[in-house]
Amino acid sequence: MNAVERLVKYGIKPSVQRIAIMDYLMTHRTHPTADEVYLALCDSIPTLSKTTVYNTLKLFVDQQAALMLTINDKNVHFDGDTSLHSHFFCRRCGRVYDLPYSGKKREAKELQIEGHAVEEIHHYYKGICKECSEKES
Amino acid sequence: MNAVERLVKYGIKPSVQRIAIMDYLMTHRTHPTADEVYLALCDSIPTLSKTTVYNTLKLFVDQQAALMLTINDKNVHFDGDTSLHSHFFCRRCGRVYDLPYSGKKREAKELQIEGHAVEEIHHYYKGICKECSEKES
DNA sequence: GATTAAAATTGTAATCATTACAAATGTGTA
DNA sequence: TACACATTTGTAATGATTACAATTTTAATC
Repeated sequence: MNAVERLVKYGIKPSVQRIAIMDYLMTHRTHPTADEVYLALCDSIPTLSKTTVYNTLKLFVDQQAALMLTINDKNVHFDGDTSLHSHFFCRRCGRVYDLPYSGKKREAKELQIEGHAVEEIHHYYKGICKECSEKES
Repeated sequence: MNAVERLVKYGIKPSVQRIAIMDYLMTHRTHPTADEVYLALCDSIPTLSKTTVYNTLKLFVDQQAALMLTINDKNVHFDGDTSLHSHFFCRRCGRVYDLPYSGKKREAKELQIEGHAVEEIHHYYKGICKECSEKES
């Protein structure tokens, strides 16, 4: 599935900017921040505004075409992969890694927990990533 | 265990401000923001500075005497309960609820995952809480 | 193709949680 | 008391994000 198809699938009208941002999310599995998306695209779309990037990413999240990761208190990360999975956040380099989901599958499927209506499930680890650990020694 | 004992346990020298903030965290299981802690205490400690609240909460987190919850992109919440448990964040009222931990116990105990050194585990749900759901109907 | 209303994008100026920093105060010890 | 160090305070930045109004684009209709 390409970026346009994915936009349409989630009820988002494609535009040059939206296609570029969705394509970036789909081809870069780095969980970028809004700023990183902007910096990556502003060369190929010179008129691109940072506001558009913020608005567009918010639109994707609202339409459930992307996930907003509040894994870091400094800035928000975005994930084009909306399937259920876990993350690892390295507090040294700031990178976000994908991991298979490590919650219980049963709970993952429940829409209610103790009477609360569940819309999203987030599971992540924090620490020092493999690469940073190895660099140290 | 009272606030002073808990501070000492985590290697934090007690002071009027630190005791008050730790006591607030221990007696109010509401996962307050720094601002909420400040507002709650500035009457009883009129000289209290917001900077002190931020610094002190950061100190608690660094010493692992409290948890920093980045469950919400607007502001950070703090939790005086550092035992392994999950949270539910209501996107309507902004409240944070405690839930029993719903990850796998085995993974919870592992210090390494795919080569990454794990220091913290976070698991939370987002949605509409029971109270807000009932208010609607 | 021209017209036009709605949707999307843009740039600039706020907002506001958080942090930096330097001055002031408090604490413990000789 | 005097001194060194830790803690607290107030003010001024910082910086990610948002508000908003102006501009541009899109798509439908004539």
